[in-house]
Amino acid sequence: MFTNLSKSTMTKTTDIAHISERQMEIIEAAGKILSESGVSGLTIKNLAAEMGFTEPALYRHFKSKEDIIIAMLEYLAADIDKRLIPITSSNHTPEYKFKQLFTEQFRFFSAHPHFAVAVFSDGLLEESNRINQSILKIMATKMKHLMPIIMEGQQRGTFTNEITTEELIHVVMASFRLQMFKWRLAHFKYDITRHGENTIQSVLTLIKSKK
Amino acid sequence: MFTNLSKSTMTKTTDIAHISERQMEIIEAAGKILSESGVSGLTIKNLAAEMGFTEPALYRHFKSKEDIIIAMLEYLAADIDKRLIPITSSNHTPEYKFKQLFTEQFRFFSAHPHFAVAVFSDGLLEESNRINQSILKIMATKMKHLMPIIMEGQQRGTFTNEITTEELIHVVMASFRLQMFKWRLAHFKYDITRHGENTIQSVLTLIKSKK
DNA sequence: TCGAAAGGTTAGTAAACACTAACAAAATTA
DNA sequence: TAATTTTGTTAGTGTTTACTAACCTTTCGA
Repeated sequence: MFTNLSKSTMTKTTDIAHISERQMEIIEAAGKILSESGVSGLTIKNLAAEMGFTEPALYRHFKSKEDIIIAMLEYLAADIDKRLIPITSSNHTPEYKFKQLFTEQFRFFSAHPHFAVAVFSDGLLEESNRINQSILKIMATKMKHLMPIIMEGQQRGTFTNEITTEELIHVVMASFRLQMFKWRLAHFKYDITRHGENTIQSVLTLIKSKK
Repeated sequence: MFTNLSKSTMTKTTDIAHISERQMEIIEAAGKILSESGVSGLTIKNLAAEMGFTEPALYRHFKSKEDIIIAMLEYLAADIDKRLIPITSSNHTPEYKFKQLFTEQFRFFSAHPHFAVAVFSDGLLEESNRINQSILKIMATKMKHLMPIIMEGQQRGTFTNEITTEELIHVVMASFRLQMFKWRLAHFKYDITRHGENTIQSVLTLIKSKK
């Protein structure tokens, strides 16, 4: 046990920097509940049951329910960032990178459908301001990667210059979001990677420069 | 007092066909709460306070909270339909009708921002299956009006034929939804009709046929 | 005018919620 | 091995939730 010298002030929030194995298990259990029962199903009781132990045990690993959700969102944001960096920083054409960016995302959510509920559900949005910020951070992360691809495409004349970069991004992100929303409504029944590829192709056709 | 001959079986749901003045007041109060505090703020207690009377009084007008929400959504669906019919069935060009369709919607939500929370919040989605159906009904209503406009535009060669009608509709609806989502995130602070016009124009530019 | 229906009230229900205090066993470390 | 930290338990907290029973007053039609 070491003396708490730096950092100090004993922040009320759970430390997010390093997530323990148990914390990761809890985050995954929370995700499973989210995908099966939605935001309203994500209660401490259900979460403890999913983990196979009692409710107070959860509080050995997280200070509050809010902290569990935020840890999940922060992890998600970091993971998405990590996955998209190699794509964005590659040397391929904007069109290729564009396709890859979304293929990767669809693949990710296909493997972890519960995260789709977390990010695209504004049910979470109103829970607290901190959660709000975390969700916005995820959206910002995606934009961070999408923006340079779109801009480069416009400069090269691959993507249309008839509308601004912001407007292009809006349409692209919107199409992705609605796709995820529909998938969720269908309870993740169909293959999102297949449907996703289709949407990517359509959107790409639309935003390509008119000869 | 008349004998309950037809219809019968005393359905557990509140009659939706004719909404009383008081019921309409309650629906509006519910909308106000939704826009100010979101789905989680919509409690019987808050609703009663907003109406200026006690909680049990609400149950004189609706059987349950679920019924209040559904009445609100049904009213909204009917209202949207009523507003869009004259636009769809007019004799103008697809492009003009397209613009009008969305201008009308932005104008409507600008005047009733609470409904934006109701329709574009999947927080409501998981509350119950009946509510789910009502929200899907609203989406279907919009599609019902948008579809023929897009199709006519494609046949006339105004809108692109490079992607299918369904895909075009997806992109268009998605852009609208995201626009509303952003507006809500901003707590309805900016003028949605102005921003909306801009988005409409961008989307229109994108989906127009390449010469 | 009077009887009943409509629309409020006060007081209370059970259930679900996030969370805590106190204790016990297991794992780790000196 | 003995002390200590970690991680679980049982039992319970107060608050909030949608909703109800019983009663009272106003409105209104026969």
